[in-house]
Amino acid sequence: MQHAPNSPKQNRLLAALRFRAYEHVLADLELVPLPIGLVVYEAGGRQDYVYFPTSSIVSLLNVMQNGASTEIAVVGNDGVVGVALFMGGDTTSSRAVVQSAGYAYRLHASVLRAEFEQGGDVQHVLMRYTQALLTQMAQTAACNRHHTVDQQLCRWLLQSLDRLDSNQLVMTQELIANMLGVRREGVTEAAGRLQDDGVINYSRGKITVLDRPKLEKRSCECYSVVRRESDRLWLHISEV
Amino acid sequence: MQHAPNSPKQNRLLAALRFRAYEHVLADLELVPLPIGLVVYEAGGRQDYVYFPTSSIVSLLNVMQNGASTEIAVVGNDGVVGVALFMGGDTTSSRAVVQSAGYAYRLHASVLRAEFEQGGDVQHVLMRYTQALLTQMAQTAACNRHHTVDQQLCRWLLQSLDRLDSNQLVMTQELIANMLGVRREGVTEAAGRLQDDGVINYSRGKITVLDRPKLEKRSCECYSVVRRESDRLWLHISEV
DNA sequence: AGCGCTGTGTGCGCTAACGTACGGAGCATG
DNA sequence: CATGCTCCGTACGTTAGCGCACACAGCGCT
Repeated sequence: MQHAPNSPKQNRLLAALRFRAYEHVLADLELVPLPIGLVVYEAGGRQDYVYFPTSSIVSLLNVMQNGASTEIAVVGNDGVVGVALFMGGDTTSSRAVVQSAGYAYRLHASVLRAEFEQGGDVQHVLMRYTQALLTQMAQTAACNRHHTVDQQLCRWLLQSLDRLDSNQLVMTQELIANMLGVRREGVTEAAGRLQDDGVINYSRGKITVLDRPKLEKRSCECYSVVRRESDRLWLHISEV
Repeated sequence: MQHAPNSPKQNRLLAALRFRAYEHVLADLELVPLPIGLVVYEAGGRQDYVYFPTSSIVSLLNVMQNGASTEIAVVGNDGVVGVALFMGGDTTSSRAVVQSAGYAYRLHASVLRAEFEQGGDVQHVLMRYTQALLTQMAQTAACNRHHTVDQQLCRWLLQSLDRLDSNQLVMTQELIANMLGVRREGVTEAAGRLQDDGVINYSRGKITVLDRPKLEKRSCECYSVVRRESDRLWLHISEV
C-alpha cells in the first residue's frame, strides 16, 4: 500500500476493515489523486470503483432537473464514496464531487462486494457506516428546512475542517453556494459577517478559520448531532 | 400468519423475503394495529421490533432541539420501519410516527437480524430497500431546499395516496405541517388553492383527492424521482 | 340548546432569501 | 504593464414563508 507524496494520512474506515483476502485487496488498492471539481460519480450512472478518501473530501450532491444542487452528505477520510455499490444498487443516486483536492484509495467495486458478501466484520463496519450516512442525510434534510444560511455556512465549514489537517480550506463562495443550495451572494454576506467578527479570513478562494469555538457557537445543532453520531460509530467499531 | 380484520393487504417487502427459518419467523410475526399518532420509535431510543406496515403508513421524522420536525421518509406496505436494527445501529436516528392508522406485522429485531446475518436473498432485498430509503431521504433533503410549500404538499399527498387503498386520507393540516416542517397556515393556504381548483376536497381532517393527474402536475419532480427509484427496486427484486 | 374543543380560514407586519445587475479587486498571462 | 478572467462586494426590488392574533365552523357532550 503506497503512500501519497504529501499525505501520510490514511482512511479510518479502510483501516478498520479486516479483509479476508487481504493480499488480494491490497493488490487492487490504488492511491489516486482527486483534483478539485472532479465528478467521481454522476447520478444514475454505473460505477466500477469505490473510493476511500485520505486527504481529499468528496461531497454527495442531489441535482434537480433545473440544475439546482444540494449537498446531502460529505465523505472524508472517515468514510467511503459509493455505498450503493455494496448495498446492491448498480447505480448511485447522487452525484459525487471532489470538494477538496487530495488523494483516495480506489478499489474495484467487485472486490469490495466479494468481501462484503462473506459477511462478518467487513460487512458490519460498512453497514454501520451506511447507517451513519443515513443519519447525516436526515440531519441535512432537516437543516435545509429550518436553519439560516449563516448557521449552515458555519456547519459546513466545521464539517470540512474535521476532514482536513489544516485550518485553511480552498473553496470559492460560488462552490459553497452550490453545496448549500443557496445563492452565491447569500454566502458572500454570511461570510462577510463571519469575517467582520474575526471568525474567519476570506480571500479569493482561500478561507482561514481563525476562531473555531466561535464558529461552533454560530453553527446550528446539526453539526454536533452528526458529529456525535459519527463518534458513536467509531466507538462501536473500535470495540469490535 | 393471520390477517387483519379489514386489511387483506400484505407488505410487499415482507412478501419478497425468503426466510431460511421460515416457520420460526412465521411464529414470531405478529399483526398489530398502529393507531394514528403512535410513536413507534423515539429518536435515539433502543428498539426491539421492526415493523412491516400493511395498511398503515409510518413517517420518519427528524426532530430538532426546539421541537421543530421534518419528515425525511415515508414507509408503507412497500417497506420496513427500523432499518437501523439490522444495519447494526442499536438505536434509531429518527422518530417514527404513525401517519395513517392501520396494521403492521411486527417482528423481533433479533429474529430479523439472525436471518440477515445468514446473507443471501434476505440480506440483498433488505439492503436494496435501505438503498431506496437513502434515495428518498436525499430527494427530500433537496426538496426541502428548493421547492415551494404548494409543490411539497402535492408530493406529500401523492406519496401518501400510493400507500393507501382509497383516495381519501385522514390527516389534519396541523399534522401535515409538522411533517413538512412548515407552518400550519401555510398548509391551509396551499390546500385552499388546491380545493379552489377542484383538485382536492378538504374538511376537518379528511382529504379527498378528486383529480390525481392535476395533483401530479402541480407536484415537484421529487415525487416521480423517488417513485421511479422505488419501482426500479421492485423490478430488481422480482427478477431475483 | 348550549358549551367547549378541535380544526380551518384570514389578515398583517416582518424577515430571510431570491433574482438581477453591476462594479471593483486580485491575480495570472501575454 | 496592460489585458482578461475569476472571484468577491454591494445594492435594490420582489417574494415565500414566518410569527402572531383572532374569528369562525363543525362536532361531540352534557
